[in-house]
Amino acid sequence: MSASDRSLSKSFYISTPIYYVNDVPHIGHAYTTLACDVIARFKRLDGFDVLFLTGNDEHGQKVEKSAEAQGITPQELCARVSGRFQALIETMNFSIDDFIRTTEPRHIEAVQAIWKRMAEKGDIYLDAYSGWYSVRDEAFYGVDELVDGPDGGKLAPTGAPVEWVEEPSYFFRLSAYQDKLLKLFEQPGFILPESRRNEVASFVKGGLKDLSISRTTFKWGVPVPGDEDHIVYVWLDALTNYITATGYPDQQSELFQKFWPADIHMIGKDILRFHAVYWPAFLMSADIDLPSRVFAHGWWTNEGEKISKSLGNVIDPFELVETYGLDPVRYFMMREVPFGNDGDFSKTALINRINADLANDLGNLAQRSLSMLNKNLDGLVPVPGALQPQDEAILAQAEGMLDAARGHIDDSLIHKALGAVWDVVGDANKYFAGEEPWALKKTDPARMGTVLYVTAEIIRNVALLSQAIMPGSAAKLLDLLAISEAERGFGFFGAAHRLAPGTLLPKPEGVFPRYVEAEAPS
RNA sequence: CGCGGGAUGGAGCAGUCUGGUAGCUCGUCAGGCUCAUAACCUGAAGGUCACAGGUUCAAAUCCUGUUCCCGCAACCA
Repeated sequence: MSASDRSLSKSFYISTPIYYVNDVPHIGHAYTTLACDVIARFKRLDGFDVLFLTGNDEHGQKVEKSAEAQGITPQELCARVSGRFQALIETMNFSIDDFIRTTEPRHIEAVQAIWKRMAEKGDIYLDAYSGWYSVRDEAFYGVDELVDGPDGGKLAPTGAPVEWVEEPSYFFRLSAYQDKLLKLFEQPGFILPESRRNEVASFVKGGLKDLSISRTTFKWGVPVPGDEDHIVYVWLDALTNYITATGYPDQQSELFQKFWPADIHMIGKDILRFHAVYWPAFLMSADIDLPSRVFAHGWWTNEGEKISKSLGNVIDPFELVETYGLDPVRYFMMREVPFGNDGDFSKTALINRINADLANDLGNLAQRSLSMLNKNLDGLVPVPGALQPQDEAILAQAEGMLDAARGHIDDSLIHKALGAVWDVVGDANKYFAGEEPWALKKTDPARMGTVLYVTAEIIRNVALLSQAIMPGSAAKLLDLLAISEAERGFGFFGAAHRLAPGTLLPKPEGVFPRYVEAEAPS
């Protein structure tokens, strides 16, 4: 299928990484998936058929060992942890279309199929993998990293003893793809943010070695086709999930035809190399189309401190939602930090955002205008009079939001899309204060009605766009405007679908409460 | 000399490519309003734009050097 056919069909495929089950869900997982959710919702509202995929990576030596340590099978461990990730999806209101687990038969079939294709291409060969290995660290070290031990032996930088190990391993001819990869990186927007592209390109320019893609030291994984002593390297296994979900190896399937290649692989900056180097090389080898974009977002710190288990400052997304509410947390994470940058998660900043942007600006704008409408016009949407230049100006600004937001979303600049919306919210408050409808109530009730109409219409458009970021709260706003479920897509945005005069609106209720910190027990 | 990014009022950022009165959000202070969620609106204070030199009529912006911070350098979102 050509690119133009794809755009006609308006399909959109976005993925999160599959999260490794040797961990419990934390803010990082929530953040990556949230970014995808916002984009996926935006695209659906904008008329696209969307495939939004997430899941779990369940194979690998660490999983096997953890399970053993806990006296359960790897399957049991995976089921348990995967359940937590699926609970996070519920809690965060993520609109996923599919949840993949690498232990599923469909995935194992896909991994073995892509392996065979790569092997047929002549890109896989058997050799020996060797190096200084520390059993304690579960890691290989370069000879230049080692230090001399007291008894003449070698030690890892961590102080752990190392031994020279050699095991047979299949290798992928990654080195053969260096030039093709560098050419790929020239494609605008393939790696975002831009600064990351430079990093990856300079890494590739430094020379690529062939990649070991099988292991014989453990069993918990996908067996190599034709040589079951070998287990497929976890990253080849994991990355393949993106095509598994589109029905691979059946490239004629409806899903594959419709959604592959993916529009965005959303990832954290730590796993950029696997997605921007290994994955495209694997796909090139297997003659499969390449994804359009890999976006590597930044990391959170907690009150300025790096987050780590040893520091004990891990942020639990379940607790966050419990404390501050789902939509405020969603808004904060997407708005506070330029998407792609690192950001700091501070309680003060969070409360500030919630109260300033949501409660004071948007929530209060809705409340002050809809209350007047309710009290003075019996809750009926008024018939607007002739629009004044300032009415036209603010409406034009509001009705320009969609194009602006669309552009920013297509550039994966989620914070800018939100910024465009909140600019309008701010100006709408200025407009409202400037027109003083409470004064017009006595001097010119018809004009008051017009001002309230214009304000309500702005709120309608803001609420339509806000559905992508805060689905629950936006729905409440639209309920307050008596907008039916059928009229909430972006097709109803703008001047052609303005509020119908005469519509009865319900009594307004606050949608975004201020967050007031509980009195600290003294 | 490994490669790259950055240093702008109390905090976080934009502006640097295409030199020409230093801008935004939050915070602080004062005033206004009273429709509204102690909200909203207006105004003010606060910066020798890391440091040193150079080019220029003019430099946050271009050039050189210095200091400091950060990312990447084969497996933690």
